[in-house]
Amino acid sequence: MALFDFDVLAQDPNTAARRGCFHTAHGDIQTPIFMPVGTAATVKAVTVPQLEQLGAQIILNNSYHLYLRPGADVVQQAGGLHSFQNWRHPILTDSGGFQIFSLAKTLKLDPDGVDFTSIVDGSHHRWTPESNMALQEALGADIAMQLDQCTPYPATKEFVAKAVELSANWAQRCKDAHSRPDQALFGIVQGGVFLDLRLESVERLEAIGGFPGYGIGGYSVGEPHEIMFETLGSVARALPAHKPRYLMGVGNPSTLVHAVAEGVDMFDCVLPTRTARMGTAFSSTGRMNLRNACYTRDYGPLDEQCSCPVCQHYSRAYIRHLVNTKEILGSTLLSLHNIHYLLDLMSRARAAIEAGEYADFVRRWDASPASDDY
RNA sequence: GGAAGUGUGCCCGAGUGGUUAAAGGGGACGGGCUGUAAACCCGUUGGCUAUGCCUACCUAGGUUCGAAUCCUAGCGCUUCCA
Repeated sequence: MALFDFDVLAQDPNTAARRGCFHTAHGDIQTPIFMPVGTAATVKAVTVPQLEQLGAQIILNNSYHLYLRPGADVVQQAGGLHSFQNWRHPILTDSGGFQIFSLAKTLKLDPDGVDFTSIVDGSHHRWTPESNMALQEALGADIAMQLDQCTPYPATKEFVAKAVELSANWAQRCKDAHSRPDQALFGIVQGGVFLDLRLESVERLEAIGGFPGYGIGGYSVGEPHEIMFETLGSVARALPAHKPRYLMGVGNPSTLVHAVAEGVDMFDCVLPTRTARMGTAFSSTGRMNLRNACYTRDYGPLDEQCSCPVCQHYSRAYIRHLVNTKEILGSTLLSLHNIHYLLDLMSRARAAIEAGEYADFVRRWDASPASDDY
């Protein structure tokens, strides 16, 4: 088990789901896995010991936001992201490719790089694939993502084709520039909803010698989920079987369950933590908006079937009160619960794959009230 | 006892003759959130037999084509003077 090896420990007989283990310098990642997002070197409203108690294996940080504040030098001088935020387990940094999509109004893209003005103070900056690799190496995560262009939906095929071309070129340049041996660099598949572009994107990444893992980007950007599943399975199957596949930005419970069946291994999403801060809880009976008046005197736990620390000690009525009065503890408790929900969902998925019963797992999921949340 | 001021929808509060069922907040209620510019954003918030009608800006009268807005009286509250 060498660094960055991906061991496929079990392959489900009836679906493309597989149970894997990815080796990093800060420990192994058991897949399928959900990775909580901690954009600014913090999973918002949650402490590291709390994350560890939940059993989080790996978290995400964001290069763009950390570059702006506090700056890579501050993180580097602290000894890298692990010691800076006191998270001694694996970390993945996103390149900032998503910000090329989400902050498009403040960014200007060209074949060589991207110009942008800081959302913090308006100052001017320029990134290239090379500078982005230097940035991510300075931050020191276990997994770095290539700089890419995430396309929106809807988008014309011409536009997406250009993004595929750009992302492929940048994949090459990132790979050439990347040198840190204890950090894995993942390439990213783009291509929007167009299967031929998706497959071309995969080929381009393979043509330059491949990567220790692959992001599948440009999904969950507004398209109906059925549209994503029309191509997701083909994209996953086109990728090397012995490398982890990371569906970027997806955190809807039902989507996770089905994407695992298509052979996806890793997920990240702000959904559990953002919706938590806004008052929404995932549960075995579907999403629950704790602001709703019906929970005012509901003294039961968020989810009867949940084993998380929050459900052991706090009631819906209490959490509704916290949310309603904008007490910060409400954000914390709901974040803990929602993270636990997805971690536990993936844990059960891993067990089902090991047992060779993932198809049945999906069937049971689809029949459950929790699956209503598409 | 005298003087001045004030009374607006669940609450605070704008409005001092006509596009006012009444600005703006707050609260309440509901919706959204997918590689985080998000402890955020959006909507609803008098009633109804609903492309219209009724009731509404303390109460009762009055002026006016028209009043939450002007006048008179009453009631309540606030401040100041005795």
